[in-house]
Amino acid sequence: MKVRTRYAPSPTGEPHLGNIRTALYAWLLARHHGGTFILRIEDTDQKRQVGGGVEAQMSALRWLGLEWDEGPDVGGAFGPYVQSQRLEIYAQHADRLLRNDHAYLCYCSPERLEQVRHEQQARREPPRYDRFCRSLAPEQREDFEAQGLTPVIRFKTPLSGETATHDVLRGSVVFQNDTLDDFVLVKSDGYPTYHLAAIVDDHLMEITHVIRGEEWLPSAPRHFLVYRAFGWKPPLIAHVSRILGPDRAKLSKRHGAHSVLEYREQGYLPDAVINFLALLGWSLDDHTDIISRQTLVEHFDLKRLIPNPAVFNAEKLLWMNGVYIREMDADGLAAAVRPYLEDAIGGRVDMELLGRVIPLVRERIKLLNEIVDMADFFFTDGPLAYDVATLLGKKFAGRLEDALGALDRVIGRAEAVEVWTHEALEDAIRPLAEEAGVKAGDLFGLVRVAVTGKTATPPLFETMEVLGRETTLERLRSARARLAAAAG
RNA sequence: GCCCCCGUCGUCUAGAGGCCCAGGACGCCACCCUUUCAAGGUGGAGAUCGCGGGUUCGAAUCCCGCCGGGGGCACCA
Repeated sequence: MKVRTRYAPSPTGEPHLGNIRTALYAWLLARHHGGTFILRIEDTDQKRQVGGGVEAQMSALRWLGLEWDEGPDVGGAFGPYVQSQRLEIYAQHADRLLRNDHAYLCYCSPERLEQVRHEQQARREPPRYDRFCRSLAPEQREDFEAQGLTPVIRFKTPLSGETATHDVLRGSVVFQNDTLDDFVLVKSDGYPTYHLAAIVDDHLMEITHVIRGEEWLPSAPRHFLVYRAFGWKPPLIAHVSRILGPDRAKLSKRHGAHSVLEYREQGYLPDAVINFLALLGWSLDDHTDIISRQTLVEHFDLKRLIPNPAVFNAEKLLWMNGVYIREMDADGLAAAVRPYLEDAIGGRVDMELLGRVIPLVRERIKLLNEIVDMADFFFTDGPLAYDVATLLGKKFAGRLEDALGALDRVIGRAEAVEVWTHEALEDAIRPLAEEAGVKAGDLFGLVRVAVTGKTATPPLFETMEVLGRETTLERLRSARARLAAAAG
């Protein structure tokens, strides 16, 4: 059997990590079996349409490399792939249920439904539709029609017995039918609800495996009943658990980014996000954490999915991103990091220079955007922004004259360096520490701030080498001048 | 209120009766390396396997009860 899976977002906003994880599992399953991955847009709620929602979903998938084989933009043999374009199909299927006596027209107003719910709650009963229209006399119906009321179509849920659903992660989950109510299949605006549209589409599109959020588990019996009413065989359904915030509540903005697109902006790598998300509820074995996309595709298996909710561990994602950054080749990393740099300095970056900077920063950044903090001074002209206190640091605090003297000697030695390499620079400058009676690290700290404006940087002499003779000397002299000015 | 799901180190997880007085990873601590920051190396702390009963020679693993957490109960998905 050919495996066909789908990611079926409703375009009400940008996709969050939970959404994308279901997309990832669906994609992995399809790719693992050489099957088909489908993108379907579930836009059946006219009130919740958000502009750009579809584009946001697509760009998230594209960024992560979860390419789809059939979908709104690429088409396919089972289209259209946008539910609002399939209204005719749902209407026909709703009609079929009506004729089979599996559904009925309901004329109850929202006000009446609201009232019924209120009364039930007052009586401490579960709020459910009271089935008022389930057995309407023909003349009553004509009366409602005459009043110009537009009905909804409701499913005729069995009043007794039980419905067994099957979930890939949990096995059989049984529901008593008397705890279910007659849910709406088609709204009064003619649009289907999820309970009709998703079932019809999954069947018509020959979906073999449905991967969706756990929040759907309570409505699974409805879906099984609809499949049965149509005489269809349900696909295998896997309800994936939720991703929780550190407080075990719903993941929200406070816990980092909400949209996966924000992770892209911050400089997370697609492979790292994929790897991390895959491991939230799935495992390869008992010891592997870094797993390539290819390995994921080769070994992904529904059997290793677990049903318990996972708390989002932002530190681990960050660590993993660092691992992937360190594994990137130099050109790739340079290209990835470039936009962040150009954005920060407001101009074009010299790629030849960047190429020499990369080896210095690669193992010092965990996020692409950290390139700015770590290396912007390589790309800026003009005076660096730091104050004298930072320049002096702890060791030279209150010892302006000593610092001035030390800097003078550093400048002298640096000027005398013939071949501008980090080895030559270190050979020239390191001995100065002993001569000046300070620890090498303290002297280097002074020079570091002078040359970079920062206290945490890549190794000093390599930095000076890449910066070049001219810039380095200019910055050293500038620092000297500031000290002299401070000394009066 | 009713229905459903879940419950192993702080977190992600391995574990499908003896290999587990519970393994790996992130984070944390210490030491090593070291010019800062990282990266790397070594070692360490950290879980009475939610609790209580069973079953069994033997249970994290099977059964029952309880507790805790989460989700659902729309003309939203």
